[in-house]
Amino acid sequence: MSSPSIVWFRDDLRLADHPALIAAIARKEPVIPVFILDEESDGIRPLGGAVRWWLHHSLTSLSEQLAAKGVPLLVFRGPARDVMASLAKKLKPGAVFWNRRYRKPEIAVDSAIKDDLKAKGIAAESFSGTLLFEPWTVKSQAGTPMRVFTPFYRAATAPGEPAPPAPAPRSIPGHDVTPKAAGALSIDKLALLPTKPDWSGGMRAEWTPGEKGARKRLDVFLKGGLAGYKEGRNFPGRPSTSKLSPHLRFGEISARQCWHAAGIAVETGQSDASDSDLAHFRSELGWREFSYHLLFNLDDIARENMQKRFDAFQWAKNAQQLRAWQRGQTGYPIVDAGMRELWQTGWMHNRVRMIVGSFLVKHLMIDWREGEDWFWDTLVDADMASNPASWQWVAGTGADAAPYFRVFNPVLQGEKFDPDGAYVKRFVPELASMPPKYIHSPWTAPASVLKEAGVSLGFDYPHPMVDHQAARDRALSTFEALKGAV
DNA sequence: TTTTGAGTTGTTCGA
DNA sequence: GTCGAACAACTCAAA
Repeated sequence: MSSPSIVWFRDDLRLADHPALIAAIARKEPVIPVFILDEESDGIRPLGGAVRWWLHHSLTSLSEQLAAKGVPLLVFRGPARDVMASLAKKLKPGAVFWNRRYRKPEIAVDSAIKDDLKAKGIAAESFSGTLLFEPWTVKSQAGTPMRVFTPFYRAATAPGEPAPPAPAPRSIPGHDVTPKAAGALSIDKLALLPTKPDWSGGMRAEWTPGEKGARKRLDVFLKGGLAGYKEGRNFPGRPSTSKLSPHLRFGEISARQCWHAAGIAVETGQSDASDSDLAHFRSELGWREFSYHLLFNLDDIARENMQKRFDAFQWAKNAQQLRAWQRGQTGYPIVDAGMRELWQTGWMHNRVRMIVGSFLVKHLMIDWREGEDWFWDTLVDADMASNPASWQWVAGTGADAAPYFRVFNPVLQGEKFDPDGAYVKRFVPELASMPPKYIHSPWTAPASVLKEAGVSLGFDYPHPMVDHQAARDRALSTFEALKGAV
């Protein structure tokens, strides 16, 4: 009589470097891979639209990989604790393994399930599959969680390199459970894809969800983008960023794999990236770690200001301005290009995220949570750690945040980091014929230039919705009032 | 316990 | 056009 091992897949939709899967295989009993779409447990945040689209394709990819190895994926929907209780009854597993999550409500669900299983005599164990450094292992000398990135990163990396990734298993002990017998659903039944309307065309063109697509994206980056990464990553018109974020979000590739593959590419000369390029790429992984560190150690980083003095701050309520920002109709080309890139492709270049974030919070003085919500719904890489932590950073409400007087000037940022306007032209086609000199501030162009470019301001493309200087002054004087407040 | 040094990503102003 | 200073203290982390 066999006692199968359930591997509960969550944000780790891959076969390589998957500690829970490795542990299950080591038991030498049939392995039953399971996925549960849980949008009902206490405190669980429903997934955004773009992430649901990605999840559908990523699950499909994982399901095909597993089926090819003779271990079909079983898919369920509902509160994870109930689903797991029912599986324990039906499948009589000897063990249930998973890789950890780090947000409090998810931890509570996982702990309750662990207790349930152990009470039934079923082994339950969790592993480190998502992060380079488990959050509780990085502490100040006083034993407290770190709140500033640089000391955090120094302390995290001081003991040495993160653990090396494990290879994908050659084979997995098969199971003979039919989806029907287990009460499992087809992936289609999860209804993750958009229907009316189907807005996913731009995403299909841009992305290949799944472990294979993730590995390919990493290889392309290591061959091309890593050399010169330190500088190139600032220019949204260049293909210099890794674009690994959604793959990391779903764990189609692990941070350990990225960290080590980059090191190997440099050592072996596959990439002629400098030490500093490599260090910068790795420190971006470090920022992801830091966000998870904050997620783990603080209460609700998606809703609560890390700096409590912002709790009394009066954010502007302006649905019309919020909508103009969301739709890329602010009249500032670099902002609009970013918001439209997001809408079309489900992703936005990192520097442009800072520019549009600063614009929402400082120029419009709209609550950072509105921006976080919008990104949550539209980004394919939206996760529970990086998205809120980065919004709090740009808003100045974070523990280790940009100072209030740092207000990005959308014209200067455009001129500096998109000097030829290639990025703006790609996503704001109505400005495609504007000369570079005026493309980031079309309202300053002489009438003849506008006419030549076929742009009639207020008709083809909006006037700036706010004046930069006035908005900056307002932000500085308003935020200044918070000085010294607790 | 106290002191010291430092903190992702910027902008503006005046010399 | 270029360059350095001011913008504001405050908190964190380590010595």
